[in-house]
Amino acid sequence: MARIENLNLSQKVTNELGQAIINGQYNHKTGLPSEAMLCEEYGISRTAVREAVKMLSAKGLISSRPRQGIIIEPADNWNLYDTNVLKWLLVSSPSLYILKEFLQVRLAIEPQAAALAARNANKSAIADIATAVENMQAAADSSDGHIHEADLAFHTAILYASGNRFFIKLREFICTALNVSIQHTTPAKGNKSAIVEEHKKVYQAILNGEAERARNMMTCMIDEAMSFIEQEIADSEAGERND
Amino acid sequence: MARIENLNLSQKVTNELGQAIINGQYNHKTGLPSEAMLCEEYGISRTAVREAVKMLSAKGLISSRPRQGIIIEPADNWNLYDTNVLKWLLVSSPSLYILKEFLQVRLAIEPQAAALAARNANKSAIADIATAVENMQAAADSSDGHIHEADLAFHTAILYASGNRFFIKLREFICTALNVSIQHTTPAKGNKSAIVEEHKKVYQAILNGEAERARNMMTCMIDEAMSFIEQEIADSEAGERND
DNA sequence: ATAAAAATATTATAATACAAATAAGTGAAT
DNA sequence: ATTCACTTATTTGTATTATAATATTTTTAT
Repeated sequence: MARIENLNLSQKVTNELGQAIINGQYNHKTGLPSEAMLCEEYGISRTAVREAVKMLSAKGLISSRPRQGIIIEPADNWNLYDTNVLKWLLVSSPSLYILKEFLQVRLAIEPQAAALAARNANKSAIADIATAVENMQAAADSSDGHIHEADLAFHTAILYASGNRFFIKLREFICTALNVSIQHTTPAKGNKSAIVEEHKKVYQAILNGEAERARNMMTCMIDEAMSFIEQEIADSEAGERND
Repeated sequence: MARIENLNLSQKVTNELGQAIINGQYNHKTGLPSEAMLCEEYGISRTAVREAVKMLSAKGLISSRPRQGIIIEPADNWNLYDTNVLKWLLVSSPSLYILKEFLQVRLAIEPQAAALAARNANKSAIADIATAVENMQAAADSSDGHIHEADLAFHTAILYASGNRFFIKLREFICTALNVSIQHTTPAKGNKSAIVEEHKKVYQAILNGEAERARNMMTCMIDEAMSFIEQEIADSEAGERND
């Protein structure tokens, strides 16, 4: 949806309502105000309101029927793999727990993608992975290195190299997960080159067509992040008990 | 979106256009006809057309800007995890290859979900898995048994038992995959009880809290389906060469 | 030939009107 | 008193028209 300023009216309303719904401001019992009331509330035409309603229902957040009004769908029906829905969810509850759930998904997907990449990847896809690794190395070597960007590119490139459309489609999801986790796992500077080494191992395995090794290396990498998060969760829970 | 007959006008148009886009009837170069032309084409008001356009753009298929018209987004941006998009994709290209891609995702997700279920599942979630297994058994014992439904319930219950929202959300995806695969893998009747046994093993592992075993059993089950599909693909490719 | 200005096509937003669906209330028949 | 049919009111669904905003194309002026 691009930058917020560039959004048109119905998109802005979609954002606000979507956020409010996921915040729990409106729930299954209350439903949403009627179209007429939303018009008043936002001071806009029914056209704009309806278009927002349609977009939200396309994302599984709501549904609407005559005389019944606008209903909030149960959370199970929300399209969590929609970028916007994901953002709204993260803004609402930016907790360590959701980060753990993210990592569980990554732990399922990425090793499998790496294995597929080792078996199927064409040269151009492998070249993209190589480039990402090189950029990571360069960032690690320079003092002002922002390794993050290249890291994202690395994981994205592997999803592409898997050749599986459903994996490829998860790139936004993975990127979101990485962007959130970066806030929690700012690693000590000394670690940087160790991180690059790990990524290189995955790359090497893919290059050599060693599917199982690629899978294992990737599992290892993500599992480290997981153990880091679990430690943080343990710490924060211990802290809460001391309040 | 419920039954087709129950859909309102804008939803029907959404379906038709979505299907057409994914069919490749409109591509990135051509774009979509202007709103005005779509009105004529379908003989409906601009209101309805615009609402359809909004829903499709919410699913990542298109975007629209003044004077520029309606643009088809590159396929990478389509929300493949949206139920409708998935349906449109399957109708367009119901091939063995997509079934294989489905299975690759299941092979990533479900073993992980089973492992999590073994660690985290509460009693009610485990009871749901047990019920599903019992129903499978009953269906296998009776001659007119339709085991399929209970099979779906089993896999869904495990996703729920994982406690991970992102896994739970994949239930539609998994169900779709299973529904498609059932058309290809109608098993010999003698196999039924063997299949139930495999499912029971997964259940037992979860019940006992044996995460690794649950993961392995699930991997095994899905991998069997995969080998079946790969065989079919090999056969069909051999057949094509003989034409 | 280039830059500025005007015309043009298309979506964006608003306002209004009526149709369709459905939940809730009303009243009659049993 | 209960049930059934009927009426009513409310809310979304669809259509129409008008105007604004935006970006492309054409024209005009220098």
